[in-house]
Amino acid sequence: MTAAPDTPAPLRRDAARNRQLILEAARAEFAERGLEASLDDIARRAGVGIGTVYRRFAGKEELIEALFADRMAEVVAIADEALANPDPWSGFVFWVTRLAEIQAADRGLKALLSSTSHGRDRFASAREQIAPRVVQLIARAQEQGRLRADVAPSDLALAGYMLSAVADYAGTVDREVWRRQLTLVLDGLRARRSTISPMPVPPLAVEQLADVMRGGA
Amino acid sequence: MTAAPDTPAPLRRDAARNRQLILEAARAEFAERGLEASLDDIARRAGVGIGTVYRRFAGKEELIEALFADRMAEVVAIADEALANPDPWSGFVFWVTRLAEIQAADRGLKALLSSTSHGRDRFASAREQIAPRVVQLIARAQEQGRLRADVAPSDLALAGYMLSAVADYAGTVDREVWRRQLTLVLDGLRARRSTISPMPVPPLAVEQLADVMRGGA
DNA sequence: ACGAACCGGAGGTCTATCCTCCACTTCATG
DNA sequence: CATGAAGTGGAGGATAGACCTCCGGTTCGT
Repeated sequence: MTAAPDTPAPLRRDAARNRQLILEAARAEFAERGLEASLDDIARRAGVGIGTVYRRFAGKEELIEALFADRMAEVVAIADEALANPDPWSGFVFWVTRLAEIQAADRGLKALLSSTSHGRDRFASAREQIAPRVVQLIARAQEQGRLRADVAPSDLALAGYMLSAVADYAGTVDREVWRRQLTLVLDGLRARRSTISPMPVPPLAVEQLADVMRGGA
Repeated sequence: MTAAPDTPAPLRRDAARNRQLILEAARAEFAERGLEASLDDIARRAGVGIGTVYRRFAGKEELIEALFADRMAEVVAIADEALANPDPWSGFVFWVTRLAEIQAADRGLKALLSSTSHGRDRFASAREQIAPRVVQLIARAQEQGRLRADVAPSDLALAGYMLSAVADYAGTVDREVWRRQLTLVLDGLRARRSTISPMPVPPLAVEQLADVMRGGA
């Protein structure tokens, strides 16, 4: 009677620790291998039995929701941060860059951001918050005259997707090469320019490219 | 004794027809769904039993080889055609565009071009022919001064991959949107420019983007 | 007409997933 | 410390999908 009406009984200490281990393992596994990472692998990585995972989370769906709720909020926050930048073009570049970084670092989050069919749309609201902010970011930068006038919001979504696709593809060999493609795309997005932006990282050597191709997909 | 030493006996007419049906179905299936399309599906699409497929081809591997040998040769030919263009920049643009077109139209070919792990490398030689031609295409366009000097061959490979990734992603909703991203990338690859290149196709509407995202991945 | 070639597709084998179940262990409390 | 509720691990059931084999029956070509 002292407890709040529906506070679930607190977890036993070992259970709480295991729950944490599971979340950490899941985060790592989803980041590396995407949302189709198996619960068995997650359990193994956490050093825990599969039964333990199912005792804590109804299923994969619930685990994903528990993990990614705040990550999606983080993306919304990044859009806000971009809009807070007084220089429209800088804000725009910040957004595109940060978004690509986030997706490059986490295949699971990438899937959640570019697909509607996971997580029963516990995440729909986050996506709905992001969209208008991106529209604004684009409009501002176009009014300023630095962003080419013929790009639509959907173009930016596709550009983000494509950058994270390279990150996935080459990520095992070089975690950062995708930044070169980003540089290319950003230079393509400028309304006009007389020079090129410097490349932030060295290119893949042919040898490394062969390694990437050995890696499948 | 009249036959050549190792000419395999000619196929019966029905068998020859079925072989053709299988090849056509396989081409379509691999193009739409990539190399992991199942032989069962291919058989069904060809209107033929699975047993018939296995009577003609030892397995998936052999089917892939039979299908894609000339397609890979075609890609080599495109590189040659690009090199034959007297204007280096035009040749370069031609190559990037045609390559993206080909990969956008055929997921199987895309996989073969960007991965080493399929087909036991019956295709290694084709890839080995392509590489030096691309190096040349890049070098020529850089010497001419129209292609930015800081792009490496591997950057182009990654750019091709990433364009075909958008094509895959959005292809079910709009077969041609990827051309907008191509325009962006090409404008980013120019050494300098004062204007933008016109977009070849209209952008995806927000509604359409939602459809794309509904489609998974 | 007749035998060789060919056919379909049921079903065997594998692999990989999600998830259940329960005998056993560990924790927290009186 | 004793006790029982909470927690644990992992074998294994259920399902799914892929590859491929086999063979009774059909069709072609001579």
